[in-house]
Amino acid sequence: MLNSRRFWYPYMHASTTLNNCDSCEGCKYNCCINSNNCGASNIFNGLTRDELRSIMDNKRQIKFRAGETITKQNTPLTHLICIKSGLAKVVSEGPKGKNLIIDIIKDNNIFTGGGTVIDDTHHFTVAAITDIECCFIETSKIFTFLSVNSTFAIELMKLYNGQHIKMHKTLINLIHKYMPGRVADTLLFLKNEIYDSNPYQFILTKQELADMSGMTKESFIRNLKDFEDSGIINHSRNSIHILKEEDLIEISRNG
Amino acid sequence: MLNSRRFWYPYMHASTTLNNCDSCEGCKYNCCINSNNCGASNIFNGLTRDELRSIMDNKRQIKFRAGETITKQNTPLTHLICIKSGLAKVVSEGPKGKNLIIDIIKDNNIFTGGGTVIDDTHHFTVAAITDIECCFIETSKIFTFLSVNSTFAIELMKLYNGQHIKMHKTLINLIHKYMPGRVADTLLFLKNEIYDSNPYQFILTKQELADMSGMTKESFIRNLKDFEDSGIINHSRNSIHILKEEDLIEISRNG
DNA sequence: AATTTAGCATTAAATATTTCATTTCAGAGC
DNA sequence: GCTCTGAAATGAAATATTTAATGCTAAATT
Repeated sequence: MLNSRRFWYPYMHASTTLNNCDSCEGCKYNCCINSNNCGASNIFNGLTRDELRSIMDNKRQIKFRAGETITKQNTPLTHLICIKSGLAKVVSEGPKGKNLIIDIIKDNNIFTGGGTVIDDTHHFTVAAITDIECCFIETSKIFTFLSVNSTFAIELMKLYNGQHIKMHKTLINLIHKYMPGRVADTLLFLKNEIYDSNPYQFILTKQELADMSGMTKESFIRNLKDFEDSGIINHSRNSIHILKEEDLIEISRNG
Repeated sequence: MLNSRRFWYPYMHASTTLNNCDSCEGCKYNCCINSNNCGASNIFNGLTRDELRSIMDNKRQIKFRAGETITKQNTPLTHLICIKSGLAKVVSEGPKGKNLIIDIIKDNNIFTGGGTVIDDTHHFTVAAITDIECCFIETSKIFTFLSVNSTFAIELMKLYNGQHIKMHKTLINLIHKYMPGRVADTLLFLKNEIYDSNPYQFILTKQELADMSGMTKESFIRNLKDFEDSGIINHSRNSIHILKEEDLIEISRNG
């Protein structure tokens, strides 16, 4: 499932027309600097010019094809990942092959893995949804700056804290709400956080939308149909149009 | 529910025989210093003697009666809380009065509220299960040291990181597993993390155990009975004896 | 153009979980 | 000792959710 290739989606072809960052000096140095996460300011702002250069000189730029696994759950965590372009999913793989998509990472976001400071372990699998261009930055490199640069330490703490709150909100939503509320959450999340338009075309499969909502794809589709029957949304194979956003928000709120 | 008083439990009478820390100089300065969380080293270790004194001089020692609310979800977060003695529950209050107990805090543990650095908001309600003696430490005080003391910043980051992993593990368990697995998790958590003995007597109500396991009390009791019928545990009104721990761990693992 | 394939949609049956109603029980207060 | 009360235990019914089975559709391959 995670390894399925989906080369036929228009969006994917678009994303393969990326500049090759290796060839451009300015781009090479700046791509991570534009990263931000969860509304927190960029962690690299706290670094001195020399520290920044040291990190940028050391980072590796890597491309992934849609469907590829970027990091695998339970493997050692050695690098932070800056997503420069494309879309990735953060997946918690359960015991019985049950996947839960915790988060979708857009371009200009940083993925840190969760237990960076404590246990150096990836608690999630990250997989490319579209083709991806990203940078790998050594955590050991990052940590050498922590003890000499408090501003940077605080920025990093903010980043972690923001990720923590975000993930926590997601998980609490999943636990507290019944299916319609969870589906509403997913639809609103895609509109507001990922595609920022209405209607929006999505590249995710219905299985993935279901994995984001903590249910089977059948259940997800059934709820989607119920929303359509109630005139709250229109949907086709790969697009969603939210017609009565107020109602959807209300459903999300009531769980 | 959260405000129910339970004065009749023996454990509670025991916990009311605390030393009054206000009267003892050594105790006044040291109670938080012994705190540790999630296996991380104590955050106060990173402070200089003067910094530590400054925090300790400023902290407030407060007692709560069993059942009292210590902090309320969605209120402004201004203080860290060091639990000195007693047991508290960290509750996420859902929309329809559905409570989920995220964690149980023992003595010598620190509660930070989650969004400390970012949004200064309590994301949980913390309520006293037994009588509690704790210290309130201003977060603003803490943060003044962050920018001048990197060691302290790293220690604090470790604390947050540890809490993050712990909570994340809890929530993932709740989402990925069916009821028997979740009940098994709760029973093992109480044995290993809270009471550290087998059999153990617990002060929590069955409703609270159910809230820890993300299900109704009826479902929890029914699962408990199933375990008893299978000879995996013995249980009475307020004690649990795990007979076949291997089996319980297996149930927990398979979800 | 025909074939293949992966994902989509829908249904019925099976299972998991909650809700509701009722009874039992143990400790608190008199 | 008796009564009262809130929690614990239990069973039946209602609901939520998953599983399994099937046909459909659109895009990719040949």
